[in-house]
Amino acid sequence: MLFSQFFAPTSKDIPADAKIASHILMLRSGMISQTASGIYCWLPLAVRVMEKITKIICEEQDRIGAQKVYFTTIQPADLWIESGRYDAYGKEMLRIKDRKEGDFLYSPTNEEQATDVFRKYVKSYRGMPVMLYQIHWKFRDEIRPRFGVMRGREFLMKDGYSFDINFDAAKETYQKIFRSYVRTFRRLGLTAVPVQADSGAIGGNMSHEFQVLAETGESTIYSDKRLFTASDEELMTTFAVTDEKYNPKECPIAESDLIVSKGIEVGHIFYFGQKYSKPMNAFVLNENGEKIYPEMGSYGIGVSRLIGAIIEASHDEHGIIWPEPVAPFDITILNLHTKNEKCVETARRIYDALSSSKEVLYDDRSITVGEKLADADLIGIPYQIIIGQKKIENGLVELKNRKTGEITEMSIEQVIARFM
RNA sequence: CGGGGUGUGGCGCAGCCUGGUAGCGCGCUUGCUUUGGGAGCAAGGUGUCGGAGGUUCAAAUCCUCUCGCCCCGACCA
Repeated sequence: MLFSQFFAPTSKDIPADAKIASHILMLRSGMISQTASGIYCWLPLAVRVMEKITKIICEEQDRIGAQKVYFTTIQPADLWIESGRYDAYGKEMLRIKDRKEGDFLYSPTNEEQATDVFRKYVKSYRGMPVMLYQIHWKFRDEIRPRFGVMRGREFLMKDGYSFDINFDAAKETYQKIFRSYVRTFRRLGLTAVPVQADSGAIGGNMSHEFQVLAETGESTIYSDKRLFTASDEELMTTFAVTDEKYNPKECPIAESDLIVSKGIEVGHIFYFGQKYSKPMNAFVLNENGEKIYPEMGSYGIGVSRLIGAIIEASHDEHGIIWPEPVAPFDITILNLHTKNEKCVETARRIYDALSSSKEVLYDDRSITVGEKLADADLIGIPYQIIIGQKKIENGLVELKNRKTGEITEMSIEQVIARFM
């Protein structure tokens, strides 16, 4: 991709509205554009990151047998009246009427719909278990949207729903999802701490949040220092709780091991049994021909919020530092001297060589050197190949590691070989 | 929803108190000169002063109503 043709409106100006690093950097790097409070347009750079994240999530969902669907963003109110949540959900739910004055809503979550799809088609225990997920837009009319995409009203979320024949099977599913989440966040380049949590409006009694530890987090996490050296299996036992659940007298964490920190909630998993299957009359017949109400759970990952969380966890005073798995491009080539034929020729040659196997952003713009270097640091692509007229006279280019800042001089052949 | 702010060119702001031809910086356009950390010179374009009423000879400025946005708190992926 040529930067001159890439729609990434970067800016050195700090927008007055943005207060935290991720919000400022997303605006400055041209990733998002606010259209209303808590509602953002997602520009190409952000979309590339989003697609990297969703790809990893899909692969991990697939691995545990969850199947991708698309539920709808608009749902009829009837489903929610049936589950009893239409009134319970309150003003957070955006309610709409169609032309016939019918009551609809913009999905804040899809438990009812998942249950509805299940009950229509699954009539026997033989058709179970079922695990469906989607990655789709949600709307929650938050009392106070803030922190850019971290608490938006419209947001992209991966939400999964499981249906099991009995409690033991549901518990097994829950644990499978738990492990899958640990793995998913790790692949995204994040340390996400699983904490025992309240299950909120969705209800139930087996629930974990996954929190990325960051100064700007909205939750307070009380964790055991042993958490950070625990194995995946050990993580299942409680090492951390949120402030709602923290009670010094009952807490399983010894005071001497206690670490208090702020966290950004990027995932939340629930087991809630028959909370929806019963009122919505979603049942199957077991091997004795008896009615069984499935044991359900739901499992969320805040995809758009993750982008903000990753930036909170990985940036410096110059800009974003993308973890390689989610970076919008693998490599950026900076031609510092666009009027120097040798530089142009070299940049082009490296670009052509690497583009076959890597995602490369070639900054071919005729702008000043400072601007070009500053933009590259701001956008935060992991590797910068810098081509300047002095070095190229000796056949050398520079490879800069965005994270460490380390710059290595090498020949054109070497830099190509480095990434092949 | 309570408390506090704010709305003036694409962005950041001044002007408002004390009414009198709407201004600055950045960005943008053109040309020349530059080119290793957001350049220099010159020329140029950019506004219903958030909206609606009102007061006045005259309103960005005063009054009333209204809408948007931001920050602090209680809820949530």
